[in-house]
Amino acid sequence: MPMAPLSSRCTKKEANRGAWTAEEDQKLAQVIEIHGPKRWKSVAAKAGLNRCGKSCRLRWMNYLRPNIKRGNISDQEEDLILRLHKLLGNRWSLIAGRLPGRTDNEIKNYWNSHLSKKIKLKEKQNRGFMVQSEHEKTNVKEMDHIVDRREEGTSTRNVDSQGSFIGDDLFNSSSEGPLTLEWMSKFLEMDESWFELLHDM
DNA sequence: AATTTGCCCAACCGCAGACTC
DNA sequence: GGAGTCTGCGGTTGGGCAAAT
Repeated sequence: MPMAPLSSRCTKKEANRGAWTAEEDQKLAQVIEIHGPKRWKSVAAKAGLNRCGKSCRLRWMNYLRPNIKRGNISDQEEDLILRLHKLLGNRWSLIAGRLPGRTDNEIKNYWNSHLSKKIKLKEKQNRGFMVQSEHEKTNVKEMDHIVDRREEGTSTRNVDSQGSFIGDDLFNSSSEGPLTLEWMSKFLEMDESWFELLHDM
């Protein structure tokens, strides 16, 4: 196995690991307030933290950043996560970009601990009850095919496919203003017309 | 009361693209 | 253009806690 680039590992000897202390948080926040959330290696050094830059970035992004929403995921948010995941697959950062105040890590954790189980359960139930006409079956197959094509594009980054088009262009939070949960929910209600549209392409 | 089990979530790891020199 | 470094992402791990035994 090839060695990872130096920057991807916290190689500093005796670097602090594990949970952050309140004091470390404070130091990090102070430095970021002055210098901004960039050049994480130097942020770590300036803050006098015995942490690698990567660790500082993660702490900032997932915990210290302003406007982080803490606490339970609402039903509306959950519904949005489900819909977005259906469209985007495991592209947590894109999904998080549409949920104000939520982090990719939080959504990923929520998905893994709650929603993936819910979905498996639902699938099991559906398998028991679903009796479809041939016509309906064909439609489902077609939909699956389209979703697969999207997800192929989402499984690797920077793939020039429809999936990537949808994920990167339509859901790129950096290229748009903030959207409300209501707006996203309404947008996603257009799922079916989306599928039809894509299928015709 | 002590131990085991299962869950949640913060943090770490490795990879890949972007950036810099 | 290429090597080295930085940044961001998704997958995974492990510590802490509560519930169950």
